[in-house]
Amino acid sequence: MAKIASTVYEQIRTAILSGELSNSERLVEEDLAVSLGISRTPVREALRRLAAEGLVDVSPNRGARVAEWDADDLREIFDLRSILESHACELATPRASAAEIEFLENICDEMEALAKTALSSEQRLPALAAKNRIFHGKIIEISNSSRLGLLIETLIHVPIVMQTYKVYSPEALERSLRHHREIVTAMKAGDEVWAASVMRAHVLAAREEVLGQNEAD
Amino acid sequence: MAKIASTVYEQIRTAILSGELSNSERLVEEDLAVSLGISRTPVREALRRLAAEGLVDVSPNRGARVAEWDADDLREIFDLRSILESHACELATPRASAAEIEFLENICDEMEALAKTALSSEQRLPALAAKNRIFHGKIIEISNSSRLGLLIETLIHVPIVMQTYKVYSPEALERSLRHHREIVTAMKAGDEVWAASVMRAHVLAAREEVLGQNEAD
DNA sequence: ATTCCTCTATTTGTATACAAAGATGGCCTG
DNA sequence: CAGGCCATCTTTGTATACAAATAGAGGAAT
Repeated sequence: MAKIASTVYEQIRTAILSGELSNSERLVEEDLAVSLGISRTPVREALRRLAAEGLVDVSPNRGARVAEWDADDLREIFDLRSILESHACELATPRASAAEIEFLENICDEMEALAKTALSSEQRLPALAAKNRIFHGKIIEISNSSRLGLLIETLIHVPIVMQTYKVYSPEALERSLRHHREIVTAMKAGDEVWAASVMRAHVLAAREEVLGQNEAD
Repeated sequence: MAKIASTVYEQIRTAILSGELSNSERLVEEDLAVSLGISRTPVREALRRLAAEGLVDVSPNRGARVAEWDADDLREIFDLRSILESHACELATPRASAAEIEFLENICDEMEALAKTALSSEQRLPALAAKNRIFHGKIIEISNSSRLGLLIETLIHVPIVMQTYKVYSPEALERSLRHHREIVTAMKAGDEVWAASVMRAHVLAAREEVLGQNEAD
């Protein structure tokens, strides 16, 4: 158990992303420390790290709170994601090997199979969301731009983005899967403009789903 | 003097960006602490913060070093900058007020005047670089997308990017200033596609200048 | 009753002490 | 003499102690 700070970082991060820690909830160093049975030092380090990633807001001498996002933030995030992820597609298309294309096709197969099962939403949505992340992550990996990956990662470090699929209508889900399939087809054809365009549409469509749902709250 | 950690963060950051701390130089917490007359705690916090921004690399139990960048990193950084800053232009164009356009025009005037002075390079280049940052920063500000600003900021937190003008040839400098002027003209005309395109060209041109210079080393 | 002030309690910021992990150098063995 | 192993020394990671700042409650003045 090398680094307590990393462990507690993961714990708090997971708690925030899963929604376990509610919006703008205060994060008192001492409380977190005693509840985890450690000292304030690693807790503090974890909180500063989360702050750097934008998951918590910290004000001087006033401590840390879970960050909050409004509709404008979400609009901005999906807007930037649409640009960066489509760029990733553009970079990835000429680089993708046959094996990588096959990997992406397999994920498409698996997601489509999952979507058709009789499982309840509570069961299949987390699985779909996980595979979705793998799909997008793989394209970024193929793009071979580490900084691009980091930028996108900081953008999706937001609860509602991580849980996009939870708010999807059946039609939106189906469209999303068709987008994935089309992206792979375009990449296979070596057409980076096509691939990038579909990816952009894919993310912008997600934005509308999420925003529509959010405003209905 | 509210927060020592912030102060030392600024100091180390400035030292790195100015090139005062050389490449992959080791940053020992204790040494920094005694040389600044403080304890390790705020030094540690500053180093972690710099690590989050990518200015230093820290390995577990092995401490922090000044980060290093190769030609591929620079290519990636300017590539992403070209996308993000042109997007900022696109967003800013329909939002820019007459006063903001005038502000940008004034910077163009000032930079052109600076370029024409008989001052030595050592004197006018820092001034040009500063005004250049203000120009780009203003457009990002007008774009009104805080996250976009943050993403771009993390990208340009790199010594060589901050010092781009130092490697410019006279022709490149003149082209750069013409780009600025054209960007403002396009924004004034309300043509966001034009503005974004010039900005993209502007950053990609800078990339070639910097990379060419760097490979000559 | 409301507003402002002060005092206290809570919480963050910094320093110091201690524990654990890595690096270094010398010594022993082959 | 070369190579590997052990001891030691340096450096990082965590805990605790103390100082400074803020928030909140309660009381006094208007």
